[in-house]
Amino acid sequence: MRVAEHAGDGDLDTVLGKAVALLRAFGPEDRLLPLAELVRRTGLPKGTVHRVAGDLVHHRLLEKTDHGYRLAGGLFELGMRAATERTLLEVAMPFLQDLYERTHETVHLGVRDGTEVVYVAKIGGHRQARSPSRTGGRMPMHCTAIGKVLLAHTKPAVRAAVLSGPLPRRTPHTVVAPGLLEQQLGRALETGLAFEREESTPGLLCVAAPVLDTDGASALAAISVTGPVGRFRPEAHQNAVRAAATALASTLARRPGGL
Amino acid sequence: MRVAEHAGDGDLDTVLGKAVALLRAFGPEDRLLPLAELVRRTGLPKGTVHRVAGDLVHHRLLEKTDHGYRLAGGLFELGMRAATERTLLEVAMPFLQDLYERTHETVHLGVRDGTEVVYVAKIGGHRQARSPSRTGGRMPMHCTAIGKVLLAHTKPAVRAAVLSGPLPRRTPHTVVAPGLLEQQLGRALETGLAFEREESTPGLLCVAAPVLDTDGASALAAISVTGPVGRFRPEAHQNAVRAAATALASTLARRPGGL
DNA sequence: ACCGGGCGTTCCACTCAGCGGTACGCTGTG
DNA sequence: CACAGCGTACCGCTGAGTGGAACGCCCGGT
Repeated sequence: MRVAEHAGDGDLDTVLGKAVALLRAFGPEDRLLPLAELVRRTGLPKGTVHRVAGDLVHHRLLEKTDHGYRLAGGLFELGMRAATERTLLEVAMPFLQDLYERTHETVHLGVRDGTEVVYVAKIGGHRQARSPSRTGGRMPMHCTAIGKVLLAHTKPAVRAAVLSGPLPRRTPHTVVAPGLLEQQLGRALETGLAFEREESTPGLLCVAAPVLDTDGASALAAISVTGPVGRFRPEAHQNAVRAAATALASTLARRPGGL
Repeated sequence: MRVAEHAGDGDLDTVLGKAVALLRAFGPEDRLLPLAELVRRTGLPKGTVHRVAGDLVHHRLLEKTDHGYRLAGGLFELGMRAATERTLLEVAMPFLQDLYERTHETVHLGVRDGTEVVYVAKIGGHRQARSPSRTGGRMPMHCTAIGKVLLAHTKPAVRAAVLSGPLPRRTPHTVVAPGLLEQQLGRALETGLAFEREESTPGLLCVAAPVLDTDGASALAAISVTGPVGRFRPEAHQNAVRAAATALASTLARRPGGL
């Protein structure tokens, strides 16, 4: 039973709040959702859902088929205009490509939003390991390499917030002890690298490096390489990841107006 | 002077219409837009723009900075959940990567929407030619290889609509005679390939192939490789492009529920 | 075959969310 | 200094939006 993500602290009293609730009722893996399911997920009255969905269809944010609604291409187009993500993606693409060619493992670019990682890009080939990450998707920071490196290179308040909050266990390897995580973050800060050893997903290893801002201390983004246990050795790629992140950072630094 | 894209035939009488007008006031290259510019582009009263923008900020669809508003990451995240684009991107990625590695030129994945191409992916490296295409962006079909191949493999009504409408000249090489374009489309249909020779952008050449649907006739999408005049020879890559498109088509055909 | 549950669509009297003109303080420029 | 332009806040008014109810259709179970 999936309930729509908070449209914005429950304000289903406004048209916009309802529309956003409807859009956010679609999960990352959903294809078509019938009207009745949208009603269940939003808790809005049927007539309202029907009307707002119809309006969203009119505005090309939803698409209606015989079997239900789905998020429309107009939303994809709008989403790809988000200035920060768009720019980062465009500038980072060549570096991500190089890294992919060098490793032939899954390459990720991510940013921090609040206390989570948001993936801006995911590049993989035919032999990519099955990873639950998704462009535009989110993961916790404490159990992902990319998240740890972002956490290590961000404001202490954010770090404290994550360390003092729950560190949900996702696998038997997840580090759930704040002390242990803090040590990992310290090491990430020293070395400019973080590793992930089946902490978020069984069978997956990862190494990540920060894309530093012009202050040289905080991370704008991070780049990682992920591969499967057995074949993948994170240490073997750490220099390539670090080089890519450093090169991207310096390219971004040279841009007028920054990100 | 840029006016916001039609929110949906001018319905600025509704909250949703206004919100969408505001979001679509941001162009593909815009970074920050101050409130006054949003007022100018939408034609909405200042107080209304201020209020709706504030609501959109609240819902993480816009972001407010000292110097103006920009489309927010929440919109990027929503956009990346669009089912059709998301699926296509995910399934196509390995094929696009292979093609990039083989050519080291810019690789595009596009779909048809109405009488335009919408780019779903753009993959390029450090030496990529300067191309105006953009993920989530649109181009006319008549002067792009990817557009021509989509046009050749779609319903005759669409083809007729494009051929009977204006074929705007974008470069001295743009084909603006319907008869000539029709011949190119015929050839694209026979050969399963279309070429672009500086028709959309001076200095750019391109070859594209359709990703056919299970009916073997209509195109779900198309893949292209683009490079600069002088270095790039489209004919040299035509087999690789066709192979990638064919492989992708067959992978999509094997998916339960299709796209 | 019949029944009931669930689906999607439509309607309309009512109401409060949304509206935008106005006022104000601030900033930058000539 | 004056003025234009900016962004923010306010509030009486009203019509856009509401959602309960009704209806027809479909499907699965007995």
